[in-house]
Amino acid sequence: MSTGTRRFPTQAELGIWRDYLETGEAVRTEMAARLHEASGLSTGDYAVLLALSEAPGQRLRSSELAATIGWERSRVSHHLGRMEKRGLIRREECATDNRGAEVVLAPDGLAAFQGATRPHLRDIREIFVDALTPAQLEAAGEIAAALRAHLARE
Amino acid sequence: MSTGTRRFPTQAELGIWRDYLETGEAVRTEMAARLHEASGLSTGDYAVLLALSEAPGQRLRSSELAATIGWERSRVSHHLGRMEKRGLIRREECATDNRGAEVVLAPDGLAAFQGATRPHLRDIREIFVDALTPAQLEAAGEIAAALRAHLARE
DNA sequence: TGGGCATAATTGACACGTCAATCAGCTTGA
DNA sequence: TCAAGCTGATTGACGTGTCAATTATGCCCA
Repeated sequence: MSTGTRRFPTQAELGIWRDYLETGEAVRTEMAARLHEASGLSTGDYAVLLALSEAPGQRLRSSELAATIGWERSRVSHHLGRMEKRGLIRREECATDNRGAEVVLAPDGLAAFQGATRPHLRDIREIFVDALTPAQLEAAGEIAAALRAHLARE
Repeated sequence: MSTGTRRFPTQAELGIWRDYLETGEAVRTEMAARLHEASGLSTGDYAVLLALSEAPGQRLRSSELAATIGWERSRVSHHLGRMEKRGLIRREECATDNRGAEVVLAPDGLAAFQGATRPHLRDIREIFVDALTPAQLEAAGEIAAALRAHLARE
């Protein structure tokens, strides 16, 4: 006989939560380490370069880039500053809006991205896809969708 | 007819991977924001305080703390430095090993931890447990276990 | 037309994390 | 016993992330 709405998670639920958190952490860390090892790029670098490489003219307004990869704009600014210092991207003034900046994929950035992509895709398969059965993979997608939908609804 | 071992993930697999990553990110961010809002503690602070609160005498050697929460020792050092400045913990010399440091839960730390715990557990239920069906929750646990086992085997 | 507001992007301050180097104290074997 | 090496912990440098403030430009309408 329950007292109504349960207030706190059970031990089993807490254990799953902790597993979920810690596993995600471990997976991301391993992924980042392999990417950096193979290419010298961080996962942030890769996200930026991927977005630029797919953009028309391999250039994007800074705010479009932020929207594409889902980052805050100040985060983008800081990250682009670091990437610019390393010669991976360039920033140019925007012709149509003098406030704006256009981010351009630099040759070194393109080369690094191209060199990183195959190993990165292989790592995704090795670390994530190959670890799960097809049913688990499908379930992972549904769980992510459910969590997102729930978060958005709060 | 396949050519043998598939080298790269399919688009569907990549999509699930991206959902997995981004959702984990969003969930952690929301969790951290709520915890900080409610208590002024970061998730790192909370992990440290939880470990200390469960330790005999509410004290731990720095390296035991690192092992308990699974952090690198330099990360622990840096974090303890910040927490000590805020009066959440104290560091004392270790009687049995002059190299060692003992980390002690300070009164302010205990109070912050106690104030944080109920809202934090409620948030875990609201953000995670309530978002999933019982079957999904179970599947989440199994997926985490599979990923961890696979990672450990690599 | 020009003052007020919105928007694009950057900056500074600070928290967090990793890596490599460092320091001090413990341990041990010729 | 004492030099060499191991271990516990800290530090510094730097990359990363957030928030709040700032700068500069565009836009709108009284």
